[in-house]
Amino acid sequence: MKENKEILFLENQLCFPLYATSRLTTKVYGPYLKELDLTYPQYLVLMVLWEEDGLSVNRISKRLHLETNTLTPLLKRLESKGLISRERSKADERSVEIKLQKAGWDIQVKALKIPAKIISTFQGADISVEELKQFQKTLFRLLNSMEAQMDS
Amino acid sequence: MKENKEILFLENQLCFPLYATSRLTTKVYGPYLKELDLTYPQYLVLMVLWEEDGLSVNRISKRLHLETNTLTPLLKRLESKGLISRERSKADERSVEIKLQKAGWDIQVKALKIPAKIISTFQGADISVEELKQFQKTLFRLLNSMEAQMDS
DNA sequence: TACATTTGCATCGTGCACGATATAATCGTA
DNA sequence: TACGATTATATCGTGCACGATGCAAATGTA
Repeated sequence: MKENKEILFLENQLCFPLYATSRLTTKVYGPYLKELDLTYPQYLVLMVLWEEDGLSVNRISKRLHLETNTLTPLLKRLESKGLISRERSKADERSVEIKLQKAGWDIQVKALKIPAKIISTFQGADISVEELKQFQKTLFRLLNSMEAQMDS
Repeated sequence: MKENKEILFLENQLCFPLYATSRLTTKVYGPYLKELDLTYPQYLVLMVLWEEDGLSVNRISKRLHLETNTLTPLLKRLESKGLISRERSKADERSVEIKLQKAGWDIQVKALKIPAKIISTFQGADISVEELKQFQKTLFRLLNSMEAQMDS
């Protein structure tokens, strides 16, 4: 019973800080992304494409855990900015292939400079690389666990 | 230089999973909160009020790190559901005091049963209480560090 | 007491985020 | 080869989330 309360306490102190920390990190990215006229989700989509170009909407959706109804308008905005192209696959007319345009590749150079600037935000926290590694490990475990839960 | 790359790598693997995990946890709450006709942010506001009733919009804003322009419409929805009341402070006409109504207190009994259900989601991850505690500790450190950064 | 500044809340516009639903293309199978 | 089920994307409606801005009450100061 005492064990239970302990877990309950942890749970209460876990979901909210996750939510708050996530929003704050996006906020920290804000000014740097604004210079590139990008939002954080748009930046994530580009990161995925820089890693592997020509993905379908569905593949991007799986990678970022975002629904297609979130991605469709976001991708249209990236298209209107001239960063990507959206084209129906010839092999499967249902599928839409997303391809980086020249402007989309060009922006990568500037975008790659952002992480170094973000790091300074974490430096004040006095957190060692080792601690962050363990944190990341647990974070991915939670993420994987929940993914599995959602799929079932 | 090698050290730098390591940190860069960590950074890339930190912000995105935070963002994804946060959204997934909210999703896990979804069905339970739907039974109470609440959203996750609305649930958070009620949690704050259950801890301390009669707070101003500003105090709730500080507590949840949400801007007042996010809270105002959210609080109006809670008001229209009859869960809270919004009233201008007599001491300071600028301030709006948020007070729980009977229905707002009544819902607490049901809401307190949710955490136990959420825990089952984490159980599959094979994560010890000790690991979660350390995770929480780092999470709060990151959160505090960024708060301090934002204020300055 | 005047009045510039600050504070607390609200309005507006944009962009996620997602559940519910629609639609067309493809697949599986009788 | 029909045709029901599945798949990929898109549309619609609601609710955050926040930057920019507005406004009235309160505060500080000459």
